[in-house]
Amino acid sequence: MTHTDVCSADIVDRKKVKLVSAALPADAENQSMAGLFKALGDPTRLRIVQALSLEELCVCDLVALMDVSISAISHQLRLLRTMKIVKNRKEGKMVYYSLDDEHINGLVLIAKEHVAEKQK
Amino acid sequence: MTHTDVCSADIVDRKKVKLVSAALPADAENQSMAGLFKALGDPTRLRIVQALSLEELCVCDLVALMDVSISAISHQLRLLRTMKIVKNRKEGKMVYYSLDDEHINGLVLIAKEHVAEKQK
DNA sequence: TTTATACTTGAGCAATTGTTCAAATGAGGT
DNA sequence: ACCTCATTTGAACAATTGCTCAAGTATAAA
Repeated sequence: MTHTDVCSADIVDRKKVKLVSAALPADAENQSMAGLFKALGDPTRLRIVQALSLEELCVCDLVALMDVSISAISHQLRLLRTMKIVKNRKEGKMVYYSLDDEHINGLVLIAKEHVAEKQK
Repeated sequence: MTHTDVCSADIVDRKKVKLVSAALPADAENQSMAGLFKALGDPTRLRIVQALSLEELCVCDLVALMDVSISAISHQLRLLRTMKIVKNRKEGKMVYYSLDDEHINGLVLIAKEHVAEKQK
């Protein structure tokens, strides 16, 4: 233990803590979920995701949409690919990206609502 | 422009790009949404949020649940508070935290589904 | 087989993040 | 008043991030 031990033992509501502890996901699952949120938690990537939720687009189109370098987009696309958020399809020289997941749209929609509501 | 100009102009599907561009949220909104996802994109914070989605808990209880220092939890709680994800209530020496938003649960649920599905 | 185009990749770097430590605040209890 | 306990805060630090630059594939056209 690094910190000065948890509060004086009998103030903490042990029963409550135990119940919650049992209900929480295992570390691996938690890590994965956090990974998904983190992937969406960058303005560039979130914009990419929203664009792809509307249309299948090539890297080139995405660059036109985003005002960052081709390289930067490509790096971000790779991350989104490994997170299984987007998928790609090759056609000649070009690579077309699209969403790989119906869930993502739901996430974006709820986030939009939250933001709209809380800024007031 | 820092990069070598966008692809050869007539290959990009200009109509598609224009439509998508118009449909994408303004920068400020995008930034806020990304902020929300980023807040949930850390294992410690995500665990806090999930715990609070089940029970109102004091900082002390959260520490017992999380295996990081009291200080770390407090720092993270502050971040979650400024993002309007959690709210707090003082009672004597103790501070009780709970979720400040119905949306958050929805986000966590969808993320859980995504992870469960994609790991297969 | 050159040349051009669309994209990817690795290295390097500044900026941001999450943590700990130490000190501060604030509310009760003695 | 003093002490203790629950929590907050600021500074410092290593680790991670997102970008750019330069060099690398890969496909297609000349």
